[in-house]
Amino acid sequence: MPNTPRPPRRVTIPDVARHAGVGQATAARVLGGYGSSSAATRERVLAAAAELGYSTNAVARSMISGRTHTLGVVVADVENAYFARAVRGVTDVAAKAGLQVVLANSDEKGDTEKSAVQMFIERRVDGLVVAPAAADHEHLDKAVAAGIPVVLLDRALSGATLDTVVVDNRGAAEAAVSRFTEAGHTRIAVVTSASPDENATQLAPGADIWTTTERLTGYRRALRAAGIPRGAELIRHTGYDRTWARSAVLELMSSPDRPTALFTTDNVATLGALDALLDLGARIPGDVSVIGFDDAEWATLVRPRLSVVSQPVQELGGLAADILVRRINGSTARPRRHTLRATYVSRESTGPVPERVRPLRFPGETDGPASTDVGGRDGTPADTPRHR
Amino acid sequence: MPNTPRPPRRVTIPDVARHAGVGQATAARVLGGYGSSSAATRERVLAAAAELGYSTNAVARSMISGRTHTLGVVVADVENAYFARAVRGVTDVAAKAGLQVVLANSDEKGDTEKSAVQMFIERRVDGLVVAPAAADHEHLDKAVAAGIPVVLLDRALSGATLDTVVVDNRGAAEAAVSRFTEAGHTRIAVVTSASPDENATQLAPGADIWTTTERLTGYRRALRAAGIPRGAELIRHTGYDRTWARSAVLELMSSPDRPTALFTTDNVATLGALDALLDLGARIPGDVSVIGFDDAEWATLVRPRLSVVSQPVQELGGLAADILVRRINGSTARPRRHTLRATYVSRESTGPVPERVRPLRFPGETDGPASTDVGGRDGTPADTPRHR
DNA sequence: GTGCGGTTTGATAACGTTACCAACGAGCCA
DNA sequence: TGGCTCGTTGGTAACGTTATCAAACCGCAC
Repeated sequence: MPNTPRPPRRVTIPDVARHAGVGQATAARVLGGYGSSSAATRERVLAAAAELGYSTNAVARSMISGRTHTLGVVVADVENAYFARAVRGVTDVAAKAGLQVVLANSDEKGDTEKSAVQMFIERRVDGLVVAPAAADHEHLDKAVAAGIPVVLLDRALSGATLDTVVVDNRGAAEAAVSRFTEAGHTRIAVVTSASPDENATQLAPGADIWTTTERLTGYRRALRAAGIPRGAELIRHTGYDRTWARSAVLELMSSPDRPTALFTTDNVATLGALDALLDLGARIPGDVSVIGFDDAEWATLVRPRLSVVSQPVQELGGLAADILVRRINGSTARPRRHTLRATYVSRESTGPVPERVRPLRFPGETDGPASTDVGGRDGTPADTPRHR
Repeated sequence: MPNTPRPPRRVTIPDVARHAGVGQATAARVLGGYGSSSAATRERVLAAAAELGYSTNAVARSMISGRTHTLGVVVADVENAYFARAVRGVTDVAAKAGLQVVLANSDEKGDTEKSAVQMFIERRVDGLVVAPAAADHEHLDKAVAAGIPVVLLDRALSGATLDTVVVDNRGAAEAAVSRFTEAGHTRIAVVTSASPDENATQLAPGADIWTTTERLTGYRRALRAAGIPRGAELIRHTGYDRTWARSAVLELMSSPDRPTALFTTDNVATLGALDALLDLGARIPGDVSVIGFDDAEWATLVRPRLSVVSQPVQELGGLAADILVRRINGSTARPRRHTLRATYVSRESTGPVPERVRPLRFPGETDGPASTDVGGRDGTPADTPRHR
């Protein structure tokens, strides 16, 4: 690194002590708020400190105390509303406990996550919240071995004995899809943002994003419970891009026996799916019933308002931070999984099976990875937000 | 703090040195990657380090180097999509420069911001990005005096000689509203999320959120340029809550000479306004033309797609981080304001002045701070996101 | 065998705080 | 007066790294 000038020398405890005419240790006790000191000296020291403009050096303090009063947080992407909320939840609880939060984005890349965790270990954070993207947990175990408690957020990791804070993804998905089956739907499609690992039935957590797998399992269960045969499963895996989900839905809806109900397992998929349905002029729920995962701020903006599975995202983050605070304070309870409830929020996007299949207005092209402009709009967002 | 056990002792350089049979200084040079050392000893030390599981103590390093490789970021609320994006922009550039980001939310409270900045000073962050909520800048000057460069994000602060990264709010707002006037609109309303400081014409930055004031000024200019009299200004200040904006729009639209065009100066206002218009069954742009500020992910989801003023939010954050990196590396350039361009994105929510005033379907109540349920929906989001 | 550049090496002193401990004085009781 | 306790005080040793500097070493020319 060329030319990195050191910051200017700052006022230290010895300076204040000299100026106050007391010993270093005394000044240190007053300024550090520990030990005992007489009211008189306390006043003298404080006055000297104010006069000189002293401010504690937290680095030096951390050096000796071994505590940095810092939490490391690794999420896929703060820009994603889900993680933003979770981070907020962590930050609020952390702040109350006098901890600050260092943020790192993994972009779903295991290597990025690992190097972030490594940095956090070196920085001696007091605790770590991770929404794991990496399939293994060696790096996390290393952190634990180094005395840093780790809490997994949003996703579990098989084989790891770590505190984990998740929602009942499987149950929530099953409950949601059951609404469809109870209303008589049999052609129920699901659109999910994940890599297309088709044999995810195996439920190999860590092999893919855990939540997705769980939600798919819930979907499958609901179908099975309704006596719908395996062959009737309509699953579309799309990448972490809204336009992919859009294409997937356009393709699904162009089928002669198109689905009458649609379940999307994350924000991005929901966004793309709705985009497609609206362009097709599909009536919701007249032509298709829709349930999305996660209660985005726009879920109540679209008409009809979207029925969703709502997660207590902020609480999830808060709980994670809470567990860390407890562990930092010495709790040695056995790590366990905390499963919060995700609730189904009924709005207006679900209804009975349509009596007949109404033709939709298809634009020129109907499928393929690249979406075609439907015309009329000359502005599209420059950046497409990532998954969930 | 009761019962806060210290973390376990970790492997240090002396440990590695002993194990490798070399002097501390030598081991330190190898592990720290500075000074010179023979290939043989380097190998020995590295092997010993690996064997013992040594990892650098960044705190100790910071202690002596005076650098923490950390950036402090204070925004109003990460949960807000705008700030989330900005933070992402900061984080990305910071990461490339080997810096980590510590996050703090001010919730638009000056005191919260100040204590966060104070903590950052004590922690000896290398730089500070602040979206100021406090009207004064004493605390920021203190940071600068302590050798910590500060960059203001999103909002300027009068009288502060600090690097500032903003968009041309006034110009962008004026350009947007001009679309309305050019199309012949004369009854143009603006809904803004800010405290109702009516004489904001004075342009006292810091007295309120700067961006809002600027955008209102742009609105006023556009009206004036079109020869629309002062008295025809239709400004509604609402709190940082979507339902407030909704009520404001319901009230606006219930007027006999209701507006034919609507400009919202932030995300939350846009969300509330659209909610109201949709409930009223208002045709967009048939009955009202709408332009919003900030290109939210749902702007292209609603039909018609929403025309907006789009800010390069991520670049804003990136630029802020970039400036900091430069200053950390010794740049002493005079602090200046960097104004990025916000662009108008034309979609389908704007049109000509309607020929006649079509009656709207009003629900029972039309105004008042508390919004009434329009019925039919049994689920509303538990949390209403905050401003912008 | 001696002298001389250069690299490599290792003691030791920072950095600014807290932890530890011995010393001091006041107050009290025997 | 001696002895004890207790609040207060200040010197000094940590913490784990980097910075400094002198000593040791090497090869090579004289």
